[in-house]
Amino acid sequence: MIILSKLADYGVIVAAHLAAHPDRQATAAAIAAATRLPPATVAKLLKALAHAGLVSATRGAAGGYRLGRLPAAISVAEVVAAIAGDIGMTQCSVHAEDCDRTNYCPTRPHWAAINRAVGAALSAISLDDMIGPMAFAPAIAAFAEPAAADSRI
Amino acid sequence: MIILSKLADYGVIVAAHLAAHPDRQATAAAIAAATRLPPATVAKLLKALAHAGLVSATRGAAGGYRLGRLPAAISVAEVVAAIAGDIGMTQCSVHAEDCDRTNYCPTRPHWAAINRAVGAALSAISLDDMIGPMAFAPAIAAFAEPAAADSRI
DNA sequence: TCTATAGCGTACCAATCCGGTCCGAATTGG
DNA sequence: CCAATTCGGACCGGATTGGTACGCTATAGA
Repeated sequence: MIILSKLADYGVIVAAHLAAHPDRQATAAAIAAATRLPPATVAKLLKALAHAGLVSATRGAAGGYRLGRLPAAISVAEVVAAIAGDIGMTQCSVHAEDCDRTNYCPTRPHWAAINRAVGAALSAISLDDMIGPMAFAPAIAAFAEPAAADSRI
Repeated sequence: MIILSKLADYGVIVAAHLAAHPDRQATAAAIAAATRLPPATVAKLLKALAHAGLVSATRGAAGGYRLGRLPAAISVAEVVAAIAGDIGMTQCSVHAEDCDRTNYCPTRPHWAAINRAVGAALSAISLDDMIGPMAFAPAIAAFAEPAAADSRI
């Protein structure tokens, strides 16, 4: 199973690229060239990010995109949410209303807890963290080591 | 964004149901009735779980399914992987070979770390945990609280 | 003022995946 | 040995997603 959709993945790459060059204003085409992603798709992603207020766009000649905030102030969770919608492990985590088994399903509350954990993890990682060397929010690092456990991740 | 596919979600519900009645042998139809899930879908899920060796099936009259191991020895990660394939945040986490930008993409190694974290979390949760009251592997609990952060999870 | 540039919005096509159905194989009980 | 039951595998339609194209609007510079 792939957790992030391709689009969300690309979105983070694009946002990270902008974060790496906070001074410059970049056009969609330039970003596409730099990241080797399809130009049309990059344009679409930037629209979504602009819609969410994460990047600001200026139109016209010499226009382009730039980050709306400092790279350290934008979390990966926000970027993903801007493109793929709200984050939730299960259907009922996001749209609880169209789950008709909330009453007797014993797994619900547990999923909710897992949701919070994953969400907190993604929220704790900023774009700054994504472009630098491995120096995460301690949370992730601490979380990653203990249970190597089974299952091929 | 919904992280688990509906199928994977249902799979965990089915597995949890089996875990709740480890003594009995249950037919696909019986499980479907108990969980209020579509019978055809439950049958399909059980096939996948059987294929992965998580449940053992006996055919013929008086046949049915039963867990292959003790509920405490089966992790949620395994159930999900059996149905939805290997777990990975991004495409390249699972199929690194068809990502042609491994060299210059700065986000790769970070995703790998996040992968390990999420994978470890799901691997630390057993079916036993999913059917009982909230008493998780400490990891999750500790991980869930610190950063309430932003973003609607 | 005119033209080139660049983002904005929408609509559209293609591919994949999800969810479900159907029929065949195995096993048990009479 | 037959028939009922239950799993096993192949197949199919529909929905969601990924990706593209086109017309419109806004800005900068000649």
